[in-house]
Amino acid sequence: MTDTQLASPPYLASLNEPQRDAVLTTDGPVLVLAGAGTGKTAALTARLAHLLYTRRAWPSEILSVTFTNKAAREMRERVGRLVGDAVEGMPWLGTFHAIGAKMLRRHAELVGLQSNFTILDTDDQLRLLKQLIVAADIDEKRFPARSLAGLIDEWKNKGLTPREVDAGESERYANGRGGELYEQYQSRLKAVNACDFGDLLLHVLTILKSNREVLEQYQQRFRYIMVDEYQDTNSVQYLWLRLLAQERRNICCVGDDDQSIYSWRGAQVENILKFEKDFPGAKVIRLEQNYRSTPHILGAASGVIANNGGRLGKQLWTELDAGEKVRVIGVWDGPEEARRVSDEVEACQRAGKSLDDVAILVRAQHQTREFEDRFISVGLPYRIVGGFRFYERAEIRDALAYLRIVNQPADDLAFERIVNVPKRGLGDKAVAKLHQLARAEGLPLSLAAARILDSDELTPQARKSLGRFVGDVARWRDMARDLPHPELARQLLDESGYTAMLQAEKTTEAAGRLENLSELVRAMEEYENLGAFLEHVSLVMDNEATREDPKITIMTIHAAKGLEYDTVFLVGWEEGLFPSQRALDEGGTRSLEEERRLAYVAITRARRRAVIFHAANRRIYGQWTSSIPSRFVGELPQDHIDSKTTMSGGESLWRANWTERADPFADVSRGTGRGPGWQRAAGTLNGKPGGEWTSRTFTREPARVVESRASAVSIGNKGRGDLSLGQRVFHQKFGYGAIAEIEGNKLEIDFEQAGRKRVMDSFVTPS
DNA sequence: TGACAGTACTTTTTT
DNA sequence: AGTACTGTCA
Repeated sequence: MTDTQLASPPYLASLNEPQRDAVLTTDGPVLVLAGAGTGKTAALTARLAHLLYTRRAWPSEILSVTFTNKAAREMRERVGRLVGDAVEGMPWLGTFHAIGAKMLRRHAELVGLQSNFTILDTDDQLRLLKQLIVAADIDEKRFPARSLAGLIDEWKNKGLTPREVDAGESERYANGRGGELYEQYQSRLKAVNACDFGDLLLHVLTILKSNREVLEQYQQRFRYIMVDEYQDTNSVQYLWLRLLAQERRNICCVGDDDQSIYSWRGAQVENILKFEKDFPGAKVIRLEQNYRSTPHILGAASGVIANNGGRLGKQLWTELDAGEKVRVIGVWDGPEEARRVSDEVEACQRAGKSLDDVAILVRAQHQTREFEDRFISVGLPYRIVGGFRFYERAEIRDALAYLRIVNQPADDLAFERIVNVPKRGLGDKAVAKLHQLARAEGLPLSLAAARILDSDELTPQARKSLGRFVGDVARWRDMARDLPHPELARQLLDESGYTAMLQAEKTTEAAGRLENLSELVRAMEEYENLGAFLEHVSLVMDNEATREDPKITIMTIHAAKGLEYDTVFLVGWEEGLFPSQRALDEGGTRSLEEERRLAYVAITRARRRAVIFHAANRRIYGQWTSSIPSRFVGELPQDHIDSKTTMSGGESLWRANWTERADPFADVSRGTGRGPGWQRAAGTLNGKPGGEWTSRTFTREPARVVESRASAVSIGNKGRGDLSLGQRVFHQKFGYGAIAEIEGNKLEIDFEQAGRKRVMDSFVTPS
């Protein structure tokens, strides 16, 4: 029986011809080129429903990937509406990273991790890299950790493991030491049983490439694969998909080459451009009927994007009424721009529109300020999207670090983060000691901490304090076994003194932090266990703006992708700002075209009305600069726009400038004198060059590990071979002395100055 | 260890 | 201009 013979199922009813085609072409490779506002998600979800409805696959046999959590969530909801509970059984619907994490947890041991590995965020990543850089005796001012992080990320996005980074690539950091550091970084990650975001994909790729059975297992399982926003895929993602799809070749990718705006993050537009080559016989379906915007808006957007080369090409059309033309308004300066926009917003409001239907789109985050100021002074409610996300806040990360160290003792980064928060008198020196011991013995910090207590290495105060901390952690681990995890979190925050620390601050800010913490605890209730919660938080948790009263939205164009508003204000369309100076300086045509796609995305967010602003003067980095209208303004087709200027002299003032496509004024030069080093080493490690990081995994369960803390003789410690009774040794703090007793790796030493002390053998050198 | 002054920097951002 | 970070001082 063929599909057409089936009574038309409900999900097909509202689809147009090409959409239907996309839904019904279930087998073989399919590329759906979906222009902005053409009902891409509707088609995608209907296709999913169709696969289930016609019993072509079980929910667990469909892999469908998106980029953002928002997209995944929306997909899940919409599919749920079509197929009901079946969506519950879709374990493989999610973001690339979430699915990667899921796979990786199943096969962690194949890349030297345990399945309860921690997922590090950029902050942890940076701290770890700094330590390595300091240890490698590299000047962090000349070679900032940030650039290394960027490079490693880039390599991972390309699917390169440390061994695959060639000399040329390696050369890009610290005179060719990039590769070496990458390798060290990876082995450190393994040692602390952690991975970063890039690893979630790269490790899985490695596993699939080197384990035939695993690969075949997944190739068998995934009867159908669907990918959203295919134009945003990077190389690892591409390679990953290709491996999985190779066998059955039932892959359907949806995307729009004109909306590729993430190349700076490793996305390869080429992936979508070469789809037909990768999957011969692929069917290409174009969705060109736009349901969102008026003809004038589409015309304006199409006119701009037509200036790009190498497009797959689509012709958007709509059945909607013409509506009003796109307005282009030239103003004197930034403040006037903000004023005009707020006037217009008020006019919308008076006309009875909801502020939820209005958005201001900016190129760069700092542009939001001007509007914020203005809206505050006129009392218009607004919301700024972006900026800090929930789990990026310091207090949330601290709380998570506490939970992490309870969950996973090898998590050194978590340990370091909170060992002295709140202040316990365990400063740099104490932590440096810990590091030294941990490194010498190949132990995680939390275990080294337990060990060091048996010695006189630390000052009595520090020792007492650390002892309490270690005891606390051990107790929390015990509690973790039978206490519900939200309750555990509550107690932990209390007993650690974290709550008290914030309460003592008595600022509104601290109050907000406490608020955030209780929100965190509340959120925990929705998860089965601590592990599940931690995974969620590092992978999924975002700042879902809680829907309250209607507010006008201010955000970057990037953040607006995928969204739509009745009225959209596009501000700051000036050379140097949009397109950005950076895009003009470097990157040539490629980045200019990406800026143009950004313009295309921006315009197509509007349903009914788009207003573009450009100012003649703007303060940039504190400096007043005069600017000329963006070349994109000049690219707007005359038929679809209404231009005016609020300045005397009229727009002829500008026209002379911007009709010359070139940018004679583009060098409104502000020195970019970009030099290395604005971030310094904050390493807590007293860096000895060439210190080998011991790579080791810890398979013991959490509770056991720290309980060894009180024992007089630490378990299984072999002393070093090079020390003997009576030998003269040197200790950094206590000076010279003679060994009086040896007990495992602990020594009793009669120091010449300090008297008899108990020290760890890793702190002394034969003299 | 905390407050203060001097400095270097400044696109977009997910996971 | 604003900020994030570093170094310096008591």
